[in-house]
Amino acid sequence: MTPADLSGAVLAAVVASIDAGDFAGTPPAAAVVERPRNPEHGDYATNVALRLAKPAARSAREVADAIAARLRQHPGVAGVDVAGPGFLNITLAAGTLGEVARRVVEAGDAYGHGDPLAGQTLNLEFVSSNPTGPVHIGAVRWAAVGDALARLLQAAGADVTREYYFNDAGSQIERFARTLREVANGRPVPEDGYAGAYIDDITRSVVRSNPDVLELSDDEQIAIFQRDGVELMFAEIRDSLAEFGVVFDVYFNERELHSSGALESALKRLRDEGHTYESEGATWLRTSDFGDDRDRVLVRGSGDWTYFAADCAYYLNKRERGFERIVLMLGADHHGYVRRLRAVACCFGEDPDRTLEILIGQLVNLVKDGEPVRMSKRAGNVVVLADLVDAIGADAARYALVRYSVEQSIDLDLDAWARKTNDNPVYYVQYAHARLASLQRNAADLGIERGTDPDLSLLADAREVDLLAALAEFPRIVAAAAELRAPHRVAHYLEALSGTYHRFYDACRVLPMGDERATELTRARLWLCAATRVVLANGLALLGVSAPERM
RNA sequence: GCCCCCGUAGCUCAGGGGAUAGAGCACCGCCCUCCGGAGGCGGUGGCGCAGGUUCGAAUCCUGCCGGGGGCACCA
Repeated sequence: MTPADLSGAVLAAVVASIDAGDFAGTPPAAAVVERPRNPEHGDYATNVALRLAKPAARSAREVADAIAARLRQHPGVAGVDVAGPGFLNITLAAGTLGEVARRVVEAGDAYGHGDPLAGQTLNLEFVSSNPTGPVHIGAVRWAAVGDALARLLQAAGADVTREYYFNDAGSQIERFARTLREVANGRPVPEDGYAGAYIDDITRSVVRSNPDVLELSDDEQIAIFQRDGVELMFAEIRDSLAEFGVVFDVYFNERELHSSGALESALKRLRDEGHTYESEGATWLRTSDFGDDRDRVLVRGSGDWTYFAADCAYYLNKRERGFERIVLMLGADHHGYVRRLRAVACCFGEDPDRTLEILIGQLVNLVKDGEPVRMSKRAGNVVVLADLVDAIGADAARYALVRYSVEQSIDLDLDAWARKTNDNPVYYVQYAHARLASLQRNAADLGIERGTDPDLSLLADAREVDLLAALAEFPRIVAAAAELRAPHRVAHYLEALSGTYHRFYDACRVLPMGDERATELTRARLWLCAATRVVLANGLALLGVSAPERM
């Protein structure tokens, strides 16, 4: 019996009670059983009676008594107590949870995956860093979280596309190109230009592949620096993300919106719907009709499109590509976008609650030697993705960025995350996995196999039951993390699971000592260890962190 | 002024309306005859304040206080 089976049994007892007229009501869609904190409250507890009491106009304890009487008949259930305001505390027969180990091992890589979000087509856009510089630390948080979220949503059965919006049009690109040209000509970086060592590298590289570039006219130079500089920058961004383990399905060029006429057709549609107006020589979108605090310019007085106009066209483009749900991940400094983008969806006649989801992530500060690492884009000492990976490694970087709720602004202590000790959570989890891998090697050396027909009912020690119960929680953790867009829940689960495993391992000897022989219990425990390893590996995989065999 | 996020143990953070609010670190005291001590066991210690909704609130609502971020015909 697994917790899911137990949940089904509770529901069946509820239905039977209602059918028999014990109390009136309609059964819930599912009966949630949870592991109570306090072991005196049984192996599992449920609050169904508390929820059914009010509509039934009965006391919760009466309802609970009726359900308990039926649930006690269920095989595998050793006892049911009604406690507190009306909780049902369920004690399982010894060894019933052992079955979990088999299900986990047999499911393997697929364990934890399910289909609660099956049929949903999602477009996840994240990072979308401008090709005017390397990926900076703020965007790195989304690289880690966005990719983990994509993995989680896929594990929950959704159809996910990872997308990177590549701003290769607009004034920031011109400033970038002008910076390169000035530097190439030995002149200082313009007032509104870009600084940083990477500018020199890119400039040299462009000049190397275009030896005659400095002989051309200013405008021709700009064109070359823009084309090749952006190309090089883009390659660097893509490479550094790939090294971080983040690969996008679609790199979408803003330029495409301009060249395809998407901007014009989006504007036409907005105009036809009556949401635009002309004022002070510019074309505006009346976003304030839909909750924005002011209207927004689509076409400037100069006749140029705004970035916002491209946003509108891009939204439409994604919808036209068949995505039911558009998920955007933005830094807290862009939270002002939420209202205007929701308004855009409204202007197109859509319901943003259904089609658009904007996740806001708070800022990341780096701490080194107890001091905040100050960053300045102007001074060019911005900490970039590659620096972070160099400092603490890709695994620690990804784990550190994904371990905290995105609603929390975080201070990343580079020294702590570089440490290879147990105050570094990523090592704590990876160590547990490596220890299990080592155990399996040792078992193989001893010629012990876990076999195909273990007696898993032998797994009845309190530590074994704790571990089995923890393993059984994993699918629920994955589903919840996906639905709540909260990958950090997986990290916290893995840390707790590692602790539960270490406690089991400390209390329960797995391999035979000295010249003892392997027993049925040895084999059952090897199944439990194999299952634990599967869950640790699957959980780390969802976060994009490696599960090492040795450390 | 308006908007968003946060306020939980000395520190960093969990906690989808449920029972006695958890973890790691730090601190104190323990555990190595054998599976990885990167481990385990025990102890100290907390929901910013005030109302409200509820059988039940750290969680939902309102106000206040404190911290961070944002309010362009920039991107």
